[in-house]
Amino acid sequence: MPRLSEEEVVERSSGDEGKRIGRREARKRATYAALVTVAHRRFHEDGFDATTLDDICAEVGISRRTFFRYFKSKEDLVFPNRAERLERFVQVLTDAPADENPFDTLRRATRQFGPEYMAHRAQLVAQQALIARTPSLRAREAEIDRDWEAVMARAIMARTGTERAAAVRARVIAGACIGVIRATMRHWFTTGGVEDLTQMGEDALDCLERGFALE
Amino acid sequence: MPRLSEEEVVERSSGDEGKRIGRREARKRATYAALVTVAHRRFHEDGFDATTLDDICAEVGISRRTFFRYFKSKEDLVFPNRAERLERFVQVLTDAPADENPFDTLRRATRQFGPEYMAHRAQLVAQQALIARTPSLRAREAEIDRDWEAVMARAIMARTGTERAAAVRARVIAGACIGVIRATMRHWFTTGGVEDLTQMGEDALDCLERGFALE
DNA sequence: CTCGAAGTGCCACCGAGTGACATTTCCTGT
DNA sequence: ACAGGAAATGTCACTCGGTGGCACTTCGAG
Repeated sequence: MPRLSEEEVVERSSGDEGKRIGRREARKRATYAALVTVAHRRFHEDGFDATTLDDICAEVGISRRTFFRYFKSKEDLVFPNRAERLERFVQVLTDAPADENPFDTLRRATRQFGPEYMAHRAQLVAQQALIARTPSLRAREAEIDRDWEAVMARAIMARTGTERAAAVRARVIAGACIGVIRATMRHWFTTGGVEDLTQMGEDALDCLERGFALE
Repeated sequence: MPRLSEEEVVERSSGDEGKRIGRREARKRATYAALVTVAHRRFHEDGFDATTLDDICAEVGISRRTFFRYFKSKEDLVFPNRAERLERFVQVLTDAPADENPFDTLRRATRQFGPEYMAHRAQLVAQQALIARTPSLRAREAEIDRDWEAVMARAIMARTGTERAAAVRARVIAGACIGVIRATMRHWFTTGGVEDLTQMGEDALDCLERGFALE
């Protein structure tokens, strides 16, 4: 018996460029989406810690054992597209011209991601409120920041080389960038996402590049 | 029966300015110290996750329930003096003259903490290796960084005011500072702690203040 | 239509962490 | 010195996230 409304299965072996989605794959995606949807609702209603995996699994209609074949941990429910977002960021970095300085590259990233965030501001603000009040989610977010910092440092080194001085400089720049970006986003979130995130991001990068010393 | 070699109890009501340590307090401190010592040894021998709280408690001679009256979590065993270190940092911040700029304040902090770190370099490098390979410890470390960033932002705001622009700037500067400090320390750790940490810290702060743009 | 594999459920288990309550241990006031 | 009481500890039972093993169902390919 189907646990959820089964969606139409794309006719198999029909279109040449069709996705060739069978029942199995469709069911998996439906389960994945249901997990994310149900979890987000209950997290926001009852809180992250107060919501049990058994609760979520019962509502979705799967066993807890099966849940862990979709997500490696409870926290991962809150950051579903983590890998994709990182991948897009890496793309921005690798697509950058070889002579572009790191701050300009990040400005381009800001102009790409900023508007997207502002478009989903309500959802993101709520999401961030949940993260901010849940220690284990803050920890997960920090881990994500570390990933971004690492790929950024690697990207800089790809241009400046990996000798001692250059490596230190690359890591320090990456740390500073992630630091100001995270601080900017936290401020944007806590003020309800009403300000211009793109502008704030570019301002922060300006400060980094030109120094905070200007009077 | 004593669980561990009981140390000499300071004669009660002896010296006027004696610490007035009774058996109870002495025993508590001995237990606390034993927990830290035993835990660190086993963490480094067997790894953090492979070491069970039951293992540690058995060796120290207490129940697991009692352990949680000394530490709020297993991770806290690795950061025993977290509160004290933060407190000292706050002191550096609050002791700063009202007209000192944030970077000079941090330079003073660097000159205070840097040499201490270099004095214990072997221990700290081993410690950091453990943290680096243990996700839950990395998470805890990130949380500590957040604390430092928060007190720094607050300290800056105490001087610049809390109006929108000043608040953003304070948070961004704090984020950048923690970012470069963390990056610097990670580099110092991964290179075995042989370089001059104080110098590297001051260099990083110079970059922040004057900007990374200099050719 | 059949065979194999992917997906799932069930069960037992582990380890971290908590609440309740009894028991021991030490400090303090007389 | 001794009694009363508070602090510290132990015991037990429990919750919840997470994992390993194995049987079973379901789907897809030939």
